[in-house]
Amino acid sequence: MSASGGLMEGNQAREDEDARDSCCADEETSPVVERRNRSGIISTPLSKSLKHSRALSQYIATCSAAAAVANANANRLAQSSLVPAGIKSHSVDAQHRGQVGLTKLDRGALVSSLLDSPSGLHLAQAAELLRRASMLLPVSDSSNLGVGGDMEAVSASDSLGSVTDFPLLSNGGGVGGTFPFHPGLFIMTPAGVFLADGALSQVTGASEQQQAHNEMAAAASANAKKKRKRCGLCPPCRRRINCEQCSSCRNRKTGHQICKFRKCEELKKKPAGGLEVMLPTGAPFRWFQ
DNA sequence: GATAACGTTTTC
DNA sequence: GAAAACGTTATC
Ligand SMILES: [Zn+2]
Ligand SMILES: [Zn+2]
Repeated sequence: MSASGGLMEGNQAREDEDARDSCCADEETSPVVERRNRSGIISTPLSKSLKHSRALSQYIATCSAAAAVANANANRLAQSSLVPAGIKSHSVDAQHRGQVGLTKLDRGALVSSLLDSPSGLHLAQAAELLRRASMLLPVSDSSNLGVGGDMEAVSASDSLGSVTDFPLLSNGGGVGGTFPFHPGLFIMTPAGVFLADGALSQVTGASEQQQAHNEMAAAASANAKKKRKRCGLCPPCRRRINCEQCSSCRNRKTGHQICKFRKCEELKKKPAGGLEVMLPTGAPFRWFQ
């Protein structure tokens, strides 16, 4: 546990700091003193930024690498007039230069995001869950999961723990829940897990269904309680500069939100994330009603 | 305890 | 439905 410690939001930027410092030690040529917090995020003090928020062009000139990034930022700003809706990586090479390889936190965030999916359930975990489910139920042919050729079955990870990792399936452990769905009814794709047509009507009993729903709701809510972490890889995540102009920056005191240009793309998506179970209709399946 | 920022509720 | 405000968690 301690090995993967230090996963604070912002550590990522800390290591970049070295690379950046080497290229721009004299960044205080700017009249306004840059304030970098210990994470390396550049942001002026709230009061200062409120008094006279600098034009983006002003903190563009701080450093070559940062300048490149900020330049793209400025361009984008100019185009979108502070609406970060369409963030695209025009500045790939600029970011590449500013960021030599993955930093510690990038990797940490990546690993973290792999272990902790946005939905709280990892794909591998889901796969394992389904696999175990297939063990519990008499399945004629579970190898195919009942999908066509273009669907991709996800191999289960063997690094997962015992059945206790899946309280929903531990029929001997006291919980007593039984997985309510035939594993073949699940369609697993890289985009998410889908529930095959008629799956809901094949559940054995109403009370069991209710119980299973309760169990799932409990597990889901327990997982959903956890705060998601930024991916650390998307362009906004890689940005280290608070624009100080967006509403989140200006309103930091009460808003408690990260700069809109730094908001992780993954976190922008709704928490259900990649493991949303979909009904054939396309509507999301509700674990609890 | 300070700070950053995600999640939820409230407001518009 | 989007933005603001608030509550809360996570890290140092
Ligand atoms: Zn901002
Ligand atoms: Zn991200």
